[in-house]
Amino acid sequence: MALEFHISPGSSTPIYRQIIDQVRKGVVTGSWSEGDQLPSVRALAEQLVINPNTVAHAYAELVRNGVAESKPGKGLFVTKRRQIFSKEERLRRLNEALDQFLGETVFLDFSLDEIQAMLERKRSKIRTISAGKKGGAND
Amino acid sequence: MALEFHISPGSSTPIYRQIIDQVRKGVVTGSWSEGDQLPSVRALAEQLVINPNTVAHAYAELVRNGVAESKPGKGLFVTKRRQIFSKEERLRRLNEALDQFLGETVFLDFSLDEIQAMLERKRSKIRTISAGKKGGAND
Amino acid sequence: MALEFHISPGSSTPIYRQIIDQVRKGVVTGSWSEGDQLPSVRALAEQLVINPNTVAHAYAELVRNGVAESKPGKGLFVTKRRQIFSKEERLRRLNEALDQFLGETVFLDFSLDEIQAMLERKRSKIRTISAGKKGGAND
Amino acid sequence: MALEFHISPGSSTPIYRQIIDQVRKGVVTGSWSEGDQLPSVRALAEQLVINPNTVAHAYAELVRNGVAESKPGKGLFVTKRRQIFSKEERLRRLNEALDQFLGETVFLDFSLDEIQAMLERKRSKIRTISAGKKGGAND
DNA sequence: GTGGTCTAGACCACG
DNA sequence: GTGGTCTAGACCACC
Repeated sequence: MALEFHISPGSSTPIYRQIIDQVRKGVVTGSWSEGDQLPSVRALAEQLVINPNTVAHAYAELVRNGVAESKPGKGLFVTKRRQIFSKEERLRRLNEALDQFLGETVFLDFSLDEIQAMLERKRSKIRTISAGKKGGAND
Repeated sequence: MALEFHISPGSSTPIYRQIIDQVRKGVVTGSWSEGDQLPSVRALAEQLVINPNTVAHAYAELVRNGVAESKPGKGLFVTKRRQIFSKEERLRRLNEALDQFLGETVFLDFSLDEIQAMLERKRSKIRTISAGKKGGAND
Repeated sequence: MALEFHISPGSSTPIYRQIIDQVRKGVVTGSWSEGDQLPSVRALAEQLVINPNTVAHAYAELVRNGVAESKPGKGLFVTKRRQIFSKEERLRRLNEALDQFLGETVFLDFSLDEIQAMLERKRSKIRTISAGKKGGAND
Repeated sequence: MALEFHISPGSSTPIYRQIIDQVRKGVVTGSWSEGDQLPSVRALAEQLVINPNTVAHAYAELVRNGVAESKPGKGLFVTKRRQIFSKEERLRRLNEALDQFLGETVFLDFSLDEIQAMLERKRSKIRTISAGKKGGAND
């Protein structure tokens, strides 16, 4: 299972919060399963090009909240999860997110092509990161 | 031009923002044209069963953003469409909206193709009318 | 950076607008720089002896206009200066402001030279710092 | 002297303001001279097909500003301009108008030259109108 | 503690 | 009747 992360460093929501939210969501949706190992603090920090402290901060809270647990000397692992989203639920959420996205951007006068190009570019970055390459994860 | 307003009071997006988005969408798609009068603050508040101040809040932002214009004592009217934001700002906003969208959907495990197909379908429903003088986005 | 706020409650310009203008002026003149924290909503409201909502109203518009940014739970901070408006929009606003100014002063019988001299004197006091990347106005 | 009024009921500037501005402009440009009588409230309201209250409102402000004066039982007459405000009062008003103007435009990133050029252009239009009269009241 | 949103109700300016 | 502003007080999310 590819562990995909996407953060926006420029956002007003703290980076560590973005990490937490994505891990939580990944667990809830079944993208990540019980027992899956999270990337190491240093690895993830390197991938996202952020401070390891930020990752550590996020991981600490995940442990505090019981989403993950630390096996000393081995790493961080996802704890028993509660529920997974059905196909319908996932579609509903995608639909909702798209509606919100369009609502915020229609008046910006971008063409569908421009938007799709930008979306593709961003997605390709995510793929690059989750493919495990170490060199090319630049922004 | 009577146009239906719909709000979801339980949504995470504030009510006043939902109103704004609907008006902007209506303007972009041509449901509302220059000179059309928006429903009065009190009327819309009554219709949506919300506080008039919430509607006023939304209307004030529409005026600030150049979407509508107030004729004192008469009401709010849709203005001639124009793009008030610089190219840079528009790109920044698109970028931000895309980041948020991705943050909320990466964990849903949809492929780029699936998302783009859905995006295309939604866009085709709202035939976008550009604000640019020559049919293109201006700055 | 402590910066004094002054409002005239009796003025025709709304209080929240006076706050906005003072912050913007402070940013333009360099009294406030990127990253500086604005006084809290409640603190400023107490200082000016006005309702916190009025301050919140002003702050919300500063955020919408990209002058400040909210860090959840921490406060409001001045953002990196940028020009969000298109050249067209900025000209439109300048034109509007000039019309209003002339409407209020033509009957005062000042010569163009007198007015320009006074304008120059005032401008020189607030050494304007451009938001443009290359020192000029951008769009 | 034909006292012609033109108002645009559809404009976003209030009708009473349009009336005030036209009288002021008329006085400044010499279209109206000291001692000229303004149309009665009821006559003007009838002519413009607007509410008499609106005209009364405008006239009241003209009197407050010293542009016109009421001779009870006779009507409203254009005052002698020069004796309206003291030098100090005129300076105070100019100062205030300039402050408001700068507050609204500093963040637009226009240079002093650009502003002064635009100001000059606008003023020259006024001069063109008032030319041919007994010269030199302004500029 | 911070800001963000919403409700309730008031007063003003304008027509 | 219209919108614009302000006050008062409430609840929320986030830190």
